[in-house]
Amino acid sequence: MYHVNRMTSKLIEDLNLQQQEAVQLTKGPLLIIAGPGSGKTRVITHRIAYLIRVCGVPPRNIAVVTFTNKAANELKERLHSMLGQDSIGITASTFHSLCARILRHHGSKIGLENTFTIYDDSDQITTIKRSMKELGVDPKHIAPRAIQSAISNAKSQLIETSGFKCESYFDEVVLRVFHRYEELLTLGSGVDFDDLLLKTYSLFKNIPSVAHEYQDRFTYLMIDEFQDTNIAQYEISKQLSDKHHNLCVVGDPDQSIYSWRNADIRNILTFQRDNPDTKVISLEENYRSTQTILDAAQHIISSNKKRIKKSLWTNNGIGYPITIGEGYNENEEADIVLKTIQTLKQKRSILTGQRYTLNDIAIMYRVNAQSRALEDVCLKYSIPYQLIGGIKFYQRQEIRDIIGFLRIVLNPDDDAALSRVINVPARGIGKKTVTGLVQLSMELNLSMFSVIELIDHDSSSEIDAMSHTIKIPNLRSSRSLKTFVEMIKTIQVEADSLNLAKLITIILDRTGYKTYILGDPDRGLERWENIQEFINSTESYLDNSSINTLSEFLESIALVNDIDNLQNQKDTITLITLHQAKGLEFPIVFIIGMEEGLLPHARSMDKESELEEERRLAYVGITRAKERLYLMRAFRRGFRGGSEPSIPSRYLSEIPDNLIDKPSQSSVTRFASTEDTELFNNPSETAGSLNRSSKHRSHTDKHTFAHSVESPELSFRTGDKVIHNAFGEGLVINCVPSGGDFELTVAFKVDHGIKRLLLSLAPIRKVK
DNA sequence: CGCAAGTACCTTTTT
DNA sequence: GGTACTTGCG
Repeated sequence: MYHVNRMTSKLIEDLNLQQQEAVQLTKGPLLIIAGPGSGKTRVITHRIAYLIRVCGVPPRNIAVVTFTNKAANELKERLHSMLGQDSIGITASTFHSLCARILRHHGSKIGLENTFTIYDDSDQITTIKRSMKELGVDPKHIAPRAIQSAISNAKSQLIETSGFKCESYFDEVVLRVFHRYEELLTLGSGVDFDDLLLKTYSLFKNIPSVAHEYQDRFTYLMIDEFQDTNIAQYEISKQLSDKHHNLCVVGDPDQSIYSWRNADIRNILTFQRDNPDTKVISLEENYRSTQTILDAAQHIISSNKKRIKKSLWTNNGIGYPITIGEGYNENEEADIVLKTIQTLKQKRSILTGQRYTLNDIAIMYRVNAQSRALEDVCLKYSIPYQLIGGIKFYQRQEIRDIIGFLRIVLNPDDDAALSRVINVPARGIGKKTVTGLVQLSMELNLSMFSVIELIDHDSSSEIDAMSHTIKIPNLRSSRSLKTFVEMIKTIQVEADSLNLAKLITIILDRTGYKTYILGDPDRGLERWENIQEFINSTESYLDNSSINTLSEFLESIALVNDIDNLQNQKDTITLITLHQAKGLEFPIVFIIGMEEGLLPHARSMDKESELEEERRLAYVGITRAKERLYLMRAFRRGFRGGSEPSIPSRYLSEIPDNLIDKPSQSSVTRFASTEDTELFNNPSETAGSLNRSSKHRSHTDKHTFAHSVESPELSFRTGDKVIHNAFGEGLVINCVPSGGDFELTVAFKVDHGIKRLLLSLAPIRKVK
């Protein structure tokens, strides 16, 4: 008993009261509302430690489901350092990985091959396009993406074709495509992301013995980021906890940012309704951010009308004011960010007293495309960066091709993969042949691979007889097809006794892919290096050389995002989308593109609910910052090649003045009056948010932020109108000290663009 | 059939 | 600005 108490107190001594309660309430349904920076992960790890060390629960009976694999891995690491050997056996994974594993074991009971292929986003689109083509649905009339999203929406609510309700013409089209899409998936033993959940749900529902097995396996279940779960995930957690009812869900409605992926925030309410004995604990002390940052975040989020009020507080100091920065366009914006980073490198953290490192810094943005300007400038300033997301490694053509071959080796019926690589490199199987093949496969209800096999041993005339309307590939094409199938079969036979690296090497060789890649004089070498890197990534699968390894490997590729593989080793800044930043924290955060149309995004401006989700996204971004926060915007932003004026985000005006350090007065107005009268076409935001004076500036911190330089000896300031002897009229958009001199950045009218000038040398004078 | 050049549409966010 | 798909020629 003494031992237990001592263990207990050791585990919870450094937790606050709410956290302690959350750790110790192990039985029955528990809802933890965890504000940003409230020590949520600590609660989860300590709770698990408590279950194991104090309650004596065997590790293998505990499961935590997280939102990303990265979160799962971090959790595992932390548990390992806390519990050592005792952490082995704990399940920590995403819903999708967990379901994939369950289906590999038991999928056959609901008619799923255990070699099933997971179709990623682009495979889905390919398959949907194919379905549409077969059904004569014009992709110009109805976007494949729209259909995909409708299907996904249905599936994530556990609605299959049979239960799909049509309320419009569009729905009817969707349903027809949905039917064919499902047939094609079944034919190719493929499952999409939603199927992983849906099929696990039906497995549990239809085969109770399997459900019982997992109910007794995971007697304690925790779900993280519960606000971002969808109906299917909710129902699966219900199924899993239906026997022991020890289900703990952790989330924060204010950080719900995935409704577009069918996450349903109502799950939190449903959870309480379904489990009337739910205990609710709120974690409201923030350990992460300064008072200023937390205040700003709270002011923004409190503009949301549909919201359960909660008030976070912190014992942390006031810290620095939030800096609002403005650039002329996205390049200027990026330039200012990087310049600021260079000065920040000399500064010290409030918390640790240490110099900041690049790892302390993140630049966040709404859309991936925004990273481009940043990357350019990082290169220019030689600042190493880590780009999270964006063009993912596995999305590269050459990598996808090899994955395609691997998928066919594992599952030859995988039509999506087959179509991709059947003629790569060119082997005489052109568009016409493939079309014929697809038609045959439709007619015979066989996978493309099986059809080729048929052509192969029957003479082609027999198939002709079976389906005389179909044009049989000519002899030359048949030979090419046959050769291809034989090649795959040979590789398949060998695959069983090879490790992955060897298998890939053989594929590269036999398929002629190596020659094909290296034959490209422009990008050949680069692509070959990517392939080498890909081969290296199979290293951890070396020891086990069976076909199961291949299946595991492909699964991890399909489910594991790039973000999961990145290491924090090198000293680099982080470029990341706001969505991906969820759950992370950095001492210094820049959020760029604080503009109407970007944050909130133009596509989210029609509906109030979407504007509120965008606001939550801003909230998530801001609450990532521990010490310093910079909110950036540009006056003009590149858009599909061109460039358009933009106005400040409405969310900026929701931050009280006294928390903000602003760029010098009314630069926007001047900018607007000289160049972009269109800025005033939208009257609501401009005046309110940017022209407010900085009179409430209460912080004493000396900022070196480019736009905030206000030295008395400086005769030019941001926003000043100038005349240059050669370039004519322009506007000062930046002014920084530079070796006893000042460097002005001036935007001149149309022909001359942005110029950097040294004050002492430039033939320049102020106007008015 | 293969390749080069041209066009339409585009991405908001990701397991 | 870039890609994915189409067209047209050799």
